[in-house]
Parts: sequence; C-alpha cells; structure tokens
Amino acid sequence: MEKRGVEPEPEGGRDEEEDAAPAMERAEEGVAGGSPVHDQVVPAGSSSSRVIVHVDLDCFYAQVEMISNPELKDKPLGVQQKYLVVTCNYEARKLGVKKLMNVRDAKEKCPQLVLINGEDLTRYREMSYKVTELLEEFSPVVERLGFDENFVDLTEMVGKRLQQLQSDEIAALTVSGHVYNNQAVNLRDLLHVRLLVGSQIAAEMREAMYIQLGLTGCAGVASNKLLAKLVSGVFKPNQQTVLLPESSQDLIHSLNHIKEIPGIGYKTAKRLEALGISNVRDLQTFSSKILEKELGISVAQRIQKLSLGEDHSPVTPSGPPQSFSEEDSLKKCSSEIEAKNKIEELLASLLNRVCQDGRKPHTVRLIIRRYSSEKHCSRESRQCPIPSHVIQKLGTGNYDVMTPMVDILMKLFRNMVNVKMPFHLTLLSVCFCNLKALNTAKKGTIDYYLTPSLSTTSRSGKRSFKMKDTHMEDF
DNA sequence: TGGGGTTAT
DNA sequence: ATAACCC
Repeated sequence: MEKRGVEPEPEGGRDEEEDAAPAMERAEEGVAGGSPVHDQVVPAGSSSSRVIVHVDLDCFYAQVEMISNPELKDKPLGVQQKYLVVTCNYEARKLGVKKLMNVRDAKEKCPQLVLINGEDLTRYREMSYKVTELLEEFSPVVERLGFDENFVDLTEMVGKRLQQLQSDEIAALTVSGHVYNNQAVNLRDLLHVRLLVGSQIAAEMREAMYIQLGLTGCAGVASNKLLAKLVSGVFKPNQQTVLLPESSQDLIHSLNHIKEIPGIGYKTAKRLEALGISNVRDLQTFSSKILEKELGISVAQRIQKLSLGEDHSPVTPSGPPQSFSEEDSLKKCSSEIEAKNKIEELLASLLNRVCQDGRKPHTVRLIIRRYSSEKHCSRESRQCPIPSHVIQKLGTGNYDVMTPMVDILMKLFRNMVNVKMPFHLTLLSVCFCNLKALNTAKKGTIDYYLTPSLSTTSRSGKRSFKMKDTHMEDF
C-alpha cells in the first residue's frame, strides 16, 4: 500500500521510514479503539480536504474602545446603541452584563458599568478592515462575516509548509492551542498533520493581530467553515481550538438546538420546530423528501448537510464592500421635514465614506421601517439609478452633490410614504450600492455606444426620475 | 433589539 | 423589492 506521506508526494529522494511514525502521542487512547490509522489517500491536487480557520475577535467594539481609551481597560465597559448594550468587555460579563441587554437591566445588574456610545461605526469599521487586511497577508482568500469575524482558507499555505518539512520535522509537530475533546493527535494521519499546521498558522495570525493591532480573539481550525466556526467558540476569550475529523460528530451534537447551527436562522428554526425537529439528531435523521417539500430543495439539502457537519461552501474572498449604508432608528418620525433632515445627515456621512473608497456607487436606496405594533420589523425600500452627472461629482471634493441626491431621496421617500396621510416611521436608512471602479463609458467611445441607456432615448419618459440624465451601465 | 452587512428569489 | 441569513 501507499506510504504515509506528505501530500504532494515528495519525489523518491527522501524516505520516511519507520521512524517517520513518531511516538504517536497518547495515540493508544485513540478513538478507533487503538487500531492503527490507515494511510490517507488524498489524490495530489485534490481539494477534497481543506484547512479552514475562523477568526473571531473578542467583544470587538469594546476592545476598540479600550484601545482608544486605555483607562477603560480594567473597568466594566459596555458599548451602547440607543437603549441597548450591544457588547461589553469581560469585566462587565463577569458582573452579569450580556450582549444586547437593555441599558436599564445592565445598569441594574452592574451599577458601576461604564457606557460608551457606539452608534457611529466608523472606527470599528476601520479596525475591522485592518484585521481583514492583516489576514489577507497570510492568504488572500479571506471572507468577512460581520465586522468581527473572518474565515481564511489555509489549504494552500498548509500544503506549502508541509512540502518544506522533513519527515523528522513532521514527527516533531505540535498543536498550537486546544484540541477539541482533547482528542489524541496521530502524526501518521495526514489530516491531523495538516490541521496541526493550520493551528500553528492560526496562532501566528492571532499573534500578528495582537502585535500589530492590539486586538485579541479566538480561532477555530477545521476542515470546513461550519466546523471552524463552531469550534472557534469552544474556549473563549483569546484562545484557539482545532477540530480533528474524528470529533466532528461530538461537536455538532454539542449543540442543544438547531438554531445554533449557523445558516439556520429564526424563520427556518420555527418551521423546523413545527415539523417536530428541535435538536441536531432530529434534523440529521428527518426524511429528506419531506424536508425538501417543506422548505424547498435548496434550503433543505443545505441545512441537512449542515446538521451532519458537512459544508462544502467555499471561503469566498469578500474584497471591498458591495454597499455602504448609514441608518438611524428613531422613536418617531412623522413629518417630511424630519425625514429630510435625517436623510441629509445620513447622506453626509455616506458621501464621506464613498469619497474615501474611490469607487462610485451607481444606485441609491432609501429604506424605512414603519411603526406597526406587532409586525416583526419589516422594512420597505425604493431604489433608483444615480444620474451620471451626479456620479461624476461624487469623489471630487465637490459639495453640490448633496442637493441633487437629497432631491432624489425625497422622491423615493414620497414614493413609499404618502405624506398627505399621517405616518410614523421608526427607521431611516440610505444605502449606496452597485459600486463600480470608474466611469469608463465616455462619450465617443465604443463603450458609449454599446451602453443602451446612453446611445438611445430612455424607455420610460414618465418616470419620476428623468432618464434623460443618462445613467451609465445601468441596464 | 442596533447598525451594519450578504445572497437568493 | 423583499426575504432570508450573518454579526
């Protein structure tokens, strides 16, 4: 049979003989009843086995605030948005403060709690991208999840490091951080070896985050995104954990409810409960046919795979953001004037951000939430193309992009809200999206004539927004 | 429940 | 344009 070897099978030169089988540390406790681990047959170049890390910053907003003002470091600290403590440091957690806790409850639990307003996300967003950029230096395949989590596909990096290692060095490999379940490592198992190297890279990432940015966080290393994410939270502040394949089922079954599976949200969990599915094993063993009929084939197949710990979704590089938005929730907005003032405020911030980014948004959207006693916060939106003459003024330090943009947004507003009738809004948000690198289609170029909205008269003369304003590349 | 984000339909 | 998901 095959040699146990380093993946891309180093040319015959060096042989890993019996001594390549290192004293398998505690291997006799191995799960499979001490049976020697069979050699892994992973075809060279096959992507069937990946090494993924999930990096999760500790109470991110609170950390950013503590870096800004070190005097807060040893005090219980909460970050407040409106009447909520959205996150808090570990000092505060020890005293009973939880994430998303009402400010009153938090103050009651912990009267010494220091609160900082965190409604302006600018510094958090900037720090968040610094983290992503730092991780991209290790490997370009980095996917953001919110402001404080990132996935990195380490498969290639691990492969390269393994190629550099001599067999005796492989024999001396050690894990960095925890091993889930305290499972014994078997260095003759290539999957174990690859995950150990992943754990070392994860440790280097966390060290770099701390040295360069002053941030601490957790990491989880596993063979897919689901498992990496689940395992990253096992040891909590500022620690890391690697999951070896034999413990996957233990990890997934450690969840007490299907809602804890990332990808199964509020709605799906409710529908599953209605089917009598509440824990992971229920979902694993439920009839696929019925599930598909109930949830649609796509969701059904995906979540049932997730319940088994399977997740083939790739780490998709996030790159620069696809949209910029600013929102503000309000107690009550019931006049057009109030709305206009809010919209101007949101827009001013957005214009600064867009200016910094360098790309140009080609679409603008207005989002509202109406007051309604019991409807679960459903939002409504209207969007339209940004006229090209406005787009061109966007990065130029020009200020009279405000006026035309406000005009557009107020038209969108009146399209959604009948201002002649009483209304009560509890949220306003403005979003710039459809971002493009540059205005490429110039008059007289091929692109110009190939862009339908430019070379022909617009189809809808009766739109509220004049299409004579020639929107480029909006089709 | 805040103030963001993404993808699928 | 909305609905689902993520933080």
